[in-house]
Amino acid sequence: MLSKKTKYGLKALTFLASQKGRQPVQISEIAKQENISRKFLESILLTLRKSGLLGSKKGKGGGYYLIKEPKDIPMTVVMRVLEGPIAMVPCVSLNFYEKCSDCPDEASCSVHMLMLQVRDSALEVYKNNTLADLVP
Amino acid sequence: MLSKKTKYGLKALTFLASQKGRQPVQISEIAKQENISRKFLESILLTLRKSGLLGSKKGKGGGYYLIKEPKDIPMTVVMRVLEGPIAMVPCVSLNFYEKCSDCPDEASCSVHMLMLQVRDSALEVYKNNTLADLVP
DNA sequence: GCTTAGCCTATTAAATCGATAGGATAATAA
DNA sequence: TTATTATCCTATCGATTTAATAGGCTAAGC
Repeated sequence: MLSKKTKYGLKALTFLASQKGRQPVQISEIAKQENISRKFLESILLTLRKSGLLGSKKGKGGGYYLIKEPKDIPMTVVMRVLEGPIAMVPCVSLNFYEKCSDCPDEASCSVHMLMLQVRDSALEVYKNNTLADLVP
Repeated sequence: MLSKKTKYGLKALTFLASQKGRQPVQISEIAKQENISRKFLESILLTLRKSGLLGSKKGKGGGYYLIKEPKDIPMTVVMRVLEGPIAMVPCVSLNFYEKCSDCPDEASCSVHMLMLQVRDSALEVYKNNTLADLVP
């Protein structure tokens, strides 16, 4: 299940991408437009900024803005920042690999086999979409 | 992330599918072979039985067995029983649909749009695999 | 009628999630 | 310089979910 963090993060990013210029938009403005808790959204935007996707400006006229053009932001990046691994199981994760403590042999593990396919198919979708594709 | 319940369930089903005949196999036997907590596995097998995938036999010589042939068990069914919705968000779920409380319009929702693609790609994988395909 | 092995419900410890609180910091305007 | 504005940051909290365990009940077989 997609976390609310990811859901809200995607909505916020899409909202920013749909703005005319790249002027800063206040948290409250985004929260209001997208029906998101102001404080919760704040923490999400913070992680998006720390990950390098967003820039911010303090004080009057401040807010958050996209650093790159939406078409240059692949969903693989966004999803990994917000949701973490794309794989459903650490042993098939490209960026967050971890060996299973049970499971003596990955090559012959049915879960591994199936989840590899699922990861690849999800990856395919995320690779084929940039933030620009999410703007209606 | 895949729950341990699903992971263990998949391993147990694969183990049963790999058996020669369709003789009942004891919980303890499966638990031992697959490194799964005996009691936890018991509860998982119970839900698999209630869902109609497994049959069971009590008393001496008892255990669990597959009701159908592995090749006749699509992974869509297995995953929905064990993990629940295949969709990452209820508003794109075929079998567990639910409207989002936020989000005034699904058609123009970026999350909806993206997650529809992800669901379809996952569904494609699960449709193309039966339990038989998981046996090494 | 004893043993075996699944049936079933309840409970619990830990982790995660969604949300909130509140002061610190920096940028702008008066 | 000072007031205002809006982000920065850390800490906490309640609710839910997850993984696992406990323990008695029921039915099948010998």
